[in-house]
Amino acid sequence: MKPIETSLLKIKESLHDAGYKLTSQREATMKVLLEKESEHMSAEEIYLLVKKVNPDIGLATVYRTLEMLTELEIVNKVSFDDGLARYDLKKDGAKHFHHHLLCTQCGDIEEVHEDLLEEIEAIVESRFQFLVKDHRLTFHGICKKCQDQEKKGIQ
Amino acid sequence: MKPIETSLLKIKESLHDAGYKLTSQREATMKVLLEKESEHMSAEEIYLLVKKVNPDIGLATVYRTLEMLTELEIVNKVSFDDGLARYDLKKDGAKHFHHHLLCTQCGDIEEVHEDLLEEIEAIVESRFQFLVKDHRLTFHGICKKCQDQEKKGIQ
DNA sequence: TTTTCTGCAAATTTTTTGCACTGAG
DNA sequence: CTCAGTGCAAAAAATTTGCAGAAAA
Repeated sequence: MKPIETSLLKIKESLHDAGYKLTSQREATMKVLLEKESEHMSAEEIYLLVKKVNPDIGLATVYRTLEMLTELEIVNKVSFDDGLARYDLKKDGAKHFHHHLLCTQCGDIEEVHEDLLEEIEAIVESRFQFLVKDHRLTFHGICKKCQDQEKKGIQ
Repeated sequence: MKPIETSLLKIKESLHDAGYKLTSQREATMKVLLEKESEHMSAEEIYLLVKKVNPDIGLATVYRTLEMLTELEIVNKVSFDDGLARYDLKKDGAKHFHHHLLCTQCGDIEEVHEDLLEEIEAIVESRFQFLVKDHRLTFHGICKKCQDQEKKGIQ
C-alpha cells in the first residue's frame, strides 16, 4: 500500500475514535494535506486545492476541518509572523513538531526533522519547572540559494 | 539615570539615525513598551495603554509605530498561533531574540533569556548551509502553577 | 518651509458564526 | 431516524490604506 493511503487510514481511525463523522469534505481535505506535505499552506490555499476535487466545498468547512485536525494533533497550526495561520501535517511517528528555516529574503521555508531540542527541553523542565509538551522553533536567515545569488551579484 | 530612560534614549537615537521623526505618539508608544516589558501585548492592548497618556492617538498610528520599531529591530513581532500578532521588546544587548514558555492551560507566557540554541544553530548552518540571523522558539506545556493546581485537585 | 506623520473612516484580509438543509452512522 | 456536519452569507476581528490637515526638522 502507498504510504499516503496508510497515513490516511490512520487519520480516519483517529477521527472515528474521537467520535467525528467521516465526510467526503473531510476526506478530501486530509488527502490534500497528505499530498502536499511540507507546503505550509494557509486555509485559503488548502481550500483552493480541495475545491479542484470537491468543487462544492465551502471555505468555512475547510476552517472547521483544520480546527478539528489541530485538536486531534494531526496537524499543527503555525504562524510565521506574516499575519495568517498555516497548517503543517505532523509527521508520522514524530514525537514532536519539526522545525523550520525561514529565508527572510525569498520567503522559502525548509523543514528540519531532527529533534535537536531534547537537551534544551531538559534544561527548561528542571530550571523553570515547566512540563514541556511540544515546541515551535523557526530560524530566520538566508537560505543557500539566496546566498549563492548574492555572491553572483557581487562578482 | 533610570534604566528605562537610558533605553529610551538609545531607541530615540536609532529612530533619528534611520531618519524617522520623533513624535509624541511614537515616544508614548515606546514608553509603554519599555514599562510593560515582558507583557507580550497585542497592538490593541498597546493602543489602550498609550491612550491613557495620549488620548488622541489612533490605532493606525500604533500599528505604524510598531511596524517601524520592528523594522529597526527594536521590537520583535511574534505570534503564539492564537491569530493575532504580539510585540516583544528586544532586550538591551541581547544578540538574539529570547524564548517563551507558553502554558496551554492558563495561557501564561514566561520568558527564557538564556540563548541555549548556539550549538543547534551551528548544526543548522553546516548541515543546511543556512545562514542563521535570528530565531523564534516557544515551548508549549504546563507551567509550575498549573501543575501544582492539578495536584491539589487530585488529592 | 518641506516632508513626514497623524487621525479618521473606509477598505481589506482572515477567521468565525447563525441557520436551514443534508447526509453519515 | 437523528444529530453532527455543511454551505452560504453575514459578522467579527485584525490590520492596512487614502487622504486632508498637523507638526517635526
